[in-house]
Amino acid sequence: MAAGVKLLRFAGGFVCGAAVSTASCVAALRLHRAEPEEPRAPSPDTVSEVQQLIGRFGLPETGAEVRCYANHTLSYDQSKRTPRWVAEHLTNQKLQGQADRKHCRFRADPDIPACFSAGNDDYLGSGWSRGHMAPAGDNKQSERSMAETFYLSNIVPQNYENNAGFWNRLEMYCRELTQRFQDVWVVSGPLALPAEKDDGTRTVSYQVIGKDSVAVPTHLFKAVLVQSSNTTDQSAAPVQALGAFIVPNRPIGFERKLRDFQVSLSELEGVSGLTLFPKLPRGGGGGGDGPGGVADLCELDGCQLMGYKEFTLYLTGRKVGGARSLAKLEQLMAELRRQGIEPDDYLNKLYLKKKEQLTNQEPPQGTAGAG
DNA sequence: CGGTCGACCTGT
DNA sequence: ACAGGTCGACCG
Repeated sequence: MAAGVKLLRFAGGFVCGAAVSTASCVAALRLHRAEPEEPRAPSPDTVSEVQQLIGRFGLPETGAEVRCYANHTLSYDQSKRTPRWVAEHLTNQKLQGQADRKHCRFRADPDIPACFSAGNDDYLGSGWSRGHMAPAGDNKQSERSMAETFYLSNIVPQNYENNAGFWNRLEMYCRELTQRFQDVWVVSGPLALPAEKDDGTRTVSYQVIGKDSVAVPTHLFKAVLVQSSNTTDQSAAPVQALGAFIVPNRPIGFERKLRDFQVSLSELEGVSGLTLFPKLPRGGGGGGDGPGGVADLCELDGCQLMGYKEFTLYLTGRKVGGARSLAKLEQLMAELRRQGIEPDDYLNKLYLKKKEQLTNQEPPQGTAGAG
């Protein structure tokens, strides 16, 4: 909304960065907040003594530390058995490759303690699909990195239709951004948002599935940051744009636009409890909404997902590529036309190529042939 | 691209 | 006989 003039104020503003640990954040607060005469302030020695006593048997551990994989990074939620957030960096270069998800299998993350880990059996027959946060399709370049996205530490229970449809198209849009921007950063994760009851009270409620009680998110979020250096003037500051989205974990049809689900970065941060891209310069504007100097992704790039026709053509192309018989091949093309969609040049060429390939490997049958 | 499921093979 | 892993058919 606030697309007007943005003021940059550097004076004295400091961001309560999440780049620091909780402990040092508390320490920072103590430093900055002028605490009025604390009575009986304990001497440092006493503090240390007290702390040692409190921590005698160790302090609670959350298991939320940052975990690094070949091409994604995440923080895990041991209570929900899902990630809290998953971050990745995309470039056009990194999206090239032949890695194939057919060689991958969902499995428990070997680095997550078994007692806090989800298992495949939690998901199977639960009514929910296993939805990637860092998508497999972002890891064509490496079998290893693709295999790691199938660890259940990167997975949340997701509505089937949402996963294969709207969310899938959102992931495709993120990949498409690498054609127009040099660097793309994406942070994705699950949310359990409160719902308002009839009496006006708000309550957080979410289903859990399987023996491990994996939490089913009510919504999913994605924060997308893009950057390109100025092609005409290399010395100019790079152009940056950011979009934040909150998507309900249920079927979403083609009539809905991505922009319908866009929220401000600060709103997403508020509901998620995360500080996203904490090192990104923030605007000091009164609203405190949106980073200063960073454009709105949807105003800059449109945030247009594939439409029905385009998406169906794309899916048919993928299926044609994987067809194993001439009969199946023809059935795919017939189904496309039945839906009133004419194949484009790309699909026609793919079809002819596949037809030739299958004809050669599948000798003509039915006519006076050897069995 | 995103998924599930059942048939089938393997090892104990 | 049964658990577990692979593979191919299927759906949006």
